Amino acid sequence: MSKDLPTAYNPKETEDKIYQLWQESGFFTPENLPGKRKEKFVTCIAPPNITGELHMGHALEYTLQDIIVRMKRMQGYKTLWLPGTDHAGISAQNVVEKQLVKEGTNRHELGREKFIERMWQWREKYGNTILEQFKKLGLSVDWTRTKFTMDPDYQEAVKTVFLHYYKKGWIYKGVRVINWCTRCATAISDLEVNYVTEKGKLYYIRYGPFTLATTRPETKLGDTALAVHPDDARYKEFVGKELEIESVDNSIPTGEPPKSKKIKILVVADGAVDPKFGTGIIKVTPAHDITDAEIGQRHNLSSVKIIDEHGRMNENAGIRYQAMKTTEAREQIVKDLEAIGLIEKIEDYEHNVGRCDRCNSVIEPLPSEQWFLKMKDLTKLALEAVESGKVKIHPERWQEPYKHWLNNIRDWNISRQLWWGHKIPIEGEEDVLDTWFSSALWPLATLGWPLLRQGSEGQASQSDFEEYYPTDFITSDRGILFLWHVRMIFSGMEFTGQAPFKDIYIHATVLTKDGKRMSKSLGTGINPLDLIEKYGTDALRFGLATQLTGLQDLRFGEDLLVMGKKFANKLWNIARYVMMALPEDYKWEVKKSSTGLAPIAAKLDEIASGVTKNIEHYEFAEAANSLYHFIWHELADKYIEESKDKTDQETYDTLAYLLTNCLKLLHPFMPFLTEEIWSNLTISDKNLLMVEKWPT
RNA sequence: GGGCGCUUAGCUCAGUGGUAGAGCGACUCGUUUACACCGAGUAGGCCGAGGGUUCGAUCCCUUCAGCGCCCACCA
Repeated sequence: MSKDLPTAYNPKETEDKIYQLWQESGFFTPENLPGKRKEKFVTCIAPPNITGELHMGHALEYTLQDIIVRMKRMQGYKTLWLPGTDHAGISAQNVVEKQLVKEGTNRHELGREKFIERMWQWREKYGNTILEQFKKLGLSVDWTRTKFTMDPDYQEAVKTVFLHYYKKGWIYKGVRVINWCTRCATAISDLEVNYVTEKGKLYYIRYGPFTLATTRPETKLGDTALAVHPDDARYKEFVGKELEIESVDNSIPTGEPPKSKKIKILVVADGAVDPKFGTGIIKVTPAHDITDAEIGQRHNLSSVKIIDEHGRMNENAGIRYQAMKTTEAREQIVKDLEAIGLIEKIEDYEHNVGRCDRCNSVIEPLPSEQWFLKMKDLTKLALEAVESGKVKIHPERWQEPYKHWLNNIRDWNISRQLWWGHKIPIEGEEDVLDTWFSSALWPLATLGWPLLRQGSEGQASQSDFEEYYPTDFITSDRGILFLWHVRMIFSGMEFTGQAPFKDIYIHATVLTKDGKRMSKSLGTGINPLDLIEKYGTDALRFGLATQLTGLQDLRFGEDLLVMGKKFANKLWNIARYVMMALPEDYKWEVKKSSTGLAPIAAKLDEIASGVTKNIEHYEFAEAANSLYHFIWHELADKYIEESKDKTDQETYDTLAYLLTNCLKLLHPFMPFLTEEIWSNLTISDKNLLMVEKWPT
C-alpha cells in the first residue's frame, strides 16, 4: 500500500508518464481493446490546420470530445477517435509566403515546384506540432491512424469525388463575378469574405436627369445600365429607353484637365432595386458587383471589366485611369466629375466592406473563369439528412440557420488560384481546389474510402470504411457549420447514402473574460499550454467542463481552473486517506453493487447514472458539478469525517467502493490524476483505468 | 433588413411555476496527522426594465433596453 505518497498531487510528474502508459497499452486503437466489443463508437475530429497552434477553442473542443470517448470506451464500446491535420490551402500558403518575404524572396521567384517543396518541408517541421500537443491534453486518439488531407490515398478520394461530380455534369467551368482577393491573388468563396462596417463616402453623381449615389465612383467606368424598381412610378417612363447623358471623357490623359462626353445608357427595371433607398435608382456595373452581375444577366446587359486581378484599372477604364489602383482612380474620377460639374454632393457614410478572411485585404468582385459545383441536388441531400433526423444538430436551435443557409445557396466556386492544395484533376488545369472540397471528405477519406485500407500490421483485413463508417459524433465551434459540416453531410449522402455522423454538437465559443474574441494578434489569446503548466491538464479539463453549458459564448476565467486544481488535490488526498484507513491486508476488489454498504454508496449509484445521462446529453457542466459536489461535500466532508473512528468491514468496503467508482466517473474529465491514483491501488486483476468498466 | 443567444451575489456562471445556488474573491474563527490547494461559519442579489397569464413568476407570454453573434445583393 502506497502510504508514502506526497501530500499534494503533482501533475508534472504524472502526466507524461501516464500518457506513455496509455500509448504503450495500445488501447487507443480499437482493435486492441480488451474484451469482446460488438458495438462501436466512432467520433470524428475537426482536424486542426497545419498552421495551427493550440488555442482555447481546441482545448475546449477536444476535451469535450475526449470526455465522451473515454466514457464510451469504459462502457465497452469499440471506440475510435482518429487524429489528423488539414493542409489548409490558403492560410498555410500565406504563412509560408510571409516566411519567403522575410527571406527577401517570393513564391514566383521560387517557382511552383520549389514552392510546393517548401510547403511540404514546412508541414514536416511544424505541421504536426499541434498533434503533439494533443498528448498534453490527454486525448485518447488512435495514433496509428493519423491522417493528413494531402496523403496519397486522400488525394485519390478527392480525385474520385471530383470526377464523379464532373461526370454527373455538376461541375462546370464558367466566367462569373466572384470574390477576388487581390493580395492572395485567388478567388475566394462567399463564406471567406468578412463584411466589416467602415467609414467611407457616399458620392451623389448626376446621370442625365437623375442623381444617384454610390460608394465606388470608379466603377462608373464599367456601368452598362441604370436600374429602377419595376413598380416605381417616378421612373416608369424611362424604363427600356436609352438615355444620352453626360459623363467624363476617359480618353484624355491624366495630365490634362478633364472633359465631359456624351454616353448612352439603358434604363432597366429590376426587383433587386430598393425604391425606398436613396433616389431609388442605381447604376449597374455587371463586372464588379455580384448583385449587378445578376441584374445584368437578367437583362442581357454587357459586362465591362475595368479592374484587373491586381486591383488596378485596366485598359477598359480608359487611358486617363488605366493602371491606377482602385482607390487612386476613385480620387481622380471624383476630382474630374467635380470639375465638370457632375458631382452633386458627397456625404460621410458607413457601409460594409468585404475583406479577405485570411489576409484582411479588400475584396474586389470581378469576372473570372472558375470551376463551380452545382449545389441544387447536393443541397437537397444535406437538407434531407437533417430534416429526416439522420443527423441531429445540438443545440437544436442551429437547425434553422443550417436550413436557411442551404435554401439560399449559390453554386460553389471550388477553384482557387493557389499552389498549395489538391490540383484540379483535369489535364492542363493549373488551379487547386478549395480546401473545403477536400475537408468535406474527411469522414470518408480518413477511413480509407474509396480504396480499401492496406492492412497494416494488427489491423483487421476489412477496410476501416466498412468497419467504422458512419461515425457517431462530431463537435465544433459554430463557425464551421456551413463551411464544413454541411459539405461533409452532402458528400457522405451522395457517396454512401449515409450521413457521415449522427450527432453534431455545436459547442460554445471561448471568449476572454471581457467578452472579446480570443486572438493572438489582438493579444487577447490564452495559450492552453501555459494553463496546463500552471494548473495541470486535469484542472484545465475539469475547469473547462464545468463551463460547458451549451451557450453560444463562454467567457473564460481562470477561477475555474483554480477550482479544478484544488479539486484534483482534494481527490488525491481522499485517495491517500482511504489507502491509509484501510487495513494492510484489505482485499481490494472492484465491487459491482452497493448492496450491503452504507447508504452513501447508493447515493453514488444515483450520481453515476446522472453523470452518464448528462454526458450523453452533452450536459458536461452538470456532470462535472454533480461529481464535484458529491466527492467534496458528501464523501469528504461528511462520510469520511464520520468514518474516522469506525473500523468495521462495511465502512472499509464502502470507502473502497466510493473511491474506485469516483475514480471511474471522474476519469473522462481528469484522466491523468485518476489513472495515477488507480495505479497506486493494490487491486488484484486490474487493468488500466481507461479500460475499466464504467459504473452504471 | 432577418434571425439567434445572453442580461441572477464583487467576478465567471448554474438553476427551478411556490423561503434564491456554485466556484473564485471578501470577512470571522480553527496549528483535530488525508488535504491550509483544508475545516466550521458570515456577509453580499427588489434574478436588466415595463406590461400580461397565474392563487403565486427569476422561471411562461409580450414589449423595451443593453451586450454579443450569425445570415443578407442596401447601391
